[in-house]
Amino acid sequence: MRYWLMKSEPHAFSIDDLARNKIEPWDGVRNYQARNFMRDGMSIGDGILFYHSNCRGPGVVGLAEVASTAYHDPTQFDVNDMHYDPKSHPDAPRWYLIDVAFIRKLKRIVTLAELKNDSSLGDFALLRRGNRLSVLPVSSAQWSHILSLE
DNA sequence: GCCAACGTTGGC
DNA sequence: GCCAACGTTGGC
Repeated sequence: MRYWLMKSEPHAFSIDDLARNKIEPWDGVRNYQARNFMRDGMSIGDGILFYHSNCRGPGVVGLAEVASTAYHDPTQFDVNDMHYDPKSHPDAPRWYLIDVAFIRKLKRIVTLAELKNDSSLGDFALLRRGNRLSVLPVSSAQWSHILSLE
């Protein structure tokens, strides 16, 4: 079992939206590294830290899990979708997604600010300089430590 | 709203 | 293959 962190802008899709929907196809990822984590790294049942980005008080707000293996992101072929990719063709799809299932909200937000000041996290992808990945790996030690903070 | 950091595009 | 221009991310 592996662990991941997935970012979402709460004004677009928040942890409360996931709590309501229960399960959500994580479409719209258009970054190769993030795609590769979903397509090649994730397995059903892997743990996900749900992170709110680009908002006031960014941080980890909930837990989810990987609920499917990777499959083709249908929005890449939808000309009316904002994530439409004219360079991707159905015989060789470029973009993949997985389904994300809600587990629970954290008791409180574990903020980016406190993670930044936490020396016991070690080399955490979220905290690397200039990090912009929307899907990134978390070690089991980091996972346990972050959950101990809530 | 600002802006640093990064990925992608496309001319050459 | 190089690299400048551009668009996006995301904290502040």
